[in-house]
Amino acid sequence: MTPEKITDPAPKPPRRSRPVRVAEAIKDWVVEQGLTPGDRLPGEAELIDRFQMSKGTIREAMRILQAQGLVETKTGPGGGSFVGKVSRDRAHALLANYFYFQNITIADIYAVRQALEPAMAASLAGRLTDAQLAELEAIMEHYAAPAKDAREERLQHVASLRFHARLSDFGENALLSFFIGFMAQILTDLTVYKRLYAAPNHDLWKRGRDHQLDLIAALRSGDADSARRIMASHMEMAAALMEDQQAEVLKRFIAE
Amino acid sequence: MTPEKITDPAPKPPRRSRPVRVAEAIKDWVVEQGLTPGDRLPGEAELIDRFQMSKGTIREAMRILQAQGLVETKTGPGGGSFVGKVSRDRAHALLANYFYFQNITIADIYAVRQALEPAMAASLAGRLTDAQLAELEAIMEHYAAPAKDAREERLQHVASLRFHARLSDFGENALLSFFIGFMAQILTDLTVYKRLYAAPNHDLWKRGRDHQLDLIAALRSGDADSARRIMASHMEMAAALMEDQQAEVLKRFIAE
DNA sequence: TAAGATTTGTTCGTATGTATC
DNA sequence: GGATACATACGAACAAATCTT
Repeated sequence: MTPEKITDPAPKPPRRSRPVRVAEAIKDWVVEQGLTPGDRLPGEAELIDRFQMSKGTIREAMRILQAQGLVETKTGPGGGSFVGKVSRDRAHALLANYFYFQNITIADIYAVRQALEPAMAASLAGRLTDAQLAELEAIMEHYAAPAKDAREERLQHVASLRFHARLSDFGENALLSFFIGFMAQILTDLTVYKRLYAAPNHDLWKRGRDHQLDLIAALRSGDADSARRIMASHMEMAAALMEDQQAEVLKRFIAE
Repeated sequence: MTPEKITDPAPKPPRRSRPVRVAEAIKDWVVEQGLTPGDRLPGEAELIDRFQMSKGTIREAMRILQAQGLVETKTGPGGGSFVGKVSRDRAHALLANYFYFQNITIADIYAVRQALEPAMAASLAGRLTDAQLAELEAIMEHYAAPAKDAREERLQHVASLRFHARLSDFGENALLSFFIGFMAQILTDLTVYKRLYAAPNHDLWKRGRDHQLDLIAALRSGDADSARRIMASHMEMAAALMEDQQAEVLKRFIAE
């Protein structure tokens, strides 16, 4: 006989601890005041006075905000707490913590890359400056010659991943750029820590590099369809290469 | 003449505070021990003893891990700290904090959706159970009839976003599912808080609903190409609809 | 229901470290 | 180098939550 459907049963009001509540209050206050990165927050003493809580509680609240990258603190005169822009690296790390408990395979990552990167390439055709194109070519210098051993192979692969992340930076879509950069970061970590990509392969090196050279040419000339097609081929090749690697799951925390 | 390029100059060793170092040590220890969600962590007293630091310092360290969703604590006998699986909601919130400082437009979101959702639909064709298809149809019941006012229009739009998020859950790619779910969450928040989608439009309602009906049919019959095409049309329509909305930027912290 | 045990949560006073002037 | 202003850290006591008996 309930007159309305229960949309939010809220079975338990979880009674958060004081530091958590203080942290939320400060967060809300920052938004309300429209503060931006670099702006000062009240000092410990004032917060103690304003919230009528002990120093320890206030400090725990600040730690919570610090851990989320929302505030930074400095000691000394002129020091204090400041609104902090959440860095991309920190966002990567926090998100990686989530995926630590999920079962992500390399195939999963490449399924997403195959969908995102061709679209990104197409959207950038004819929109890059000479300086940006030159930067991409500079990155490619790191694999101008085929790798001679496993270590060099890994370094080249990392550089190649940086090529993709950098390219996505040149667009104006911060969401797209973050997603692509996040995947590149995961693959980089796997390459470095898990010692993936051990075996140099001259044929694959050449085909991958040619792809990127063609891609730069298409981007420079403004040929969006070609850029999309080339990137799609590139991703397809990389994905196929990955199938040889075991379906390794992500199993590590990313350092803060 | 440098023999090797400097890859990690590390210009400043930033001397992290003690609680941060303790938090990192505990994190590393958890990984090292291979602990999984639900496993017990040492109690405050033992940590104080093991790290030889004060209670306050240990507590701040735990707050840092709590803020990242990595541990949960309970009071009372049998209480203590436990390894906590980072929830999707928390990951959403932490990531949203990052984008709070970026300039994300609705067009950006739709550019990514247009790339991801058709691929997701194609990958799921013929792979859904009857129960899953029924669940999608149940969601569609929320917009079986056209909306009569702005409020109802928003509720329908939220339900429609849930359709997409739920669909992505049915796949096995947790990365893809997270990205799609994250975007759906942002659009939901915008709809609810920013009062987007105010004007009911019978024509758009019908076209969107027909898309989803066709999509379900294609998913049921296992026609991947059709599923991809239909989802692409659906996204294209939604993106065009969005161009009428102002390029609203995300401006709020998501509640913890 | 009530009492006791256990564990985290909170406070306060004091002392130390660090960066600026 | 000394004074100042700020966060950082410690320790002991007390409060609150929750499980067991």
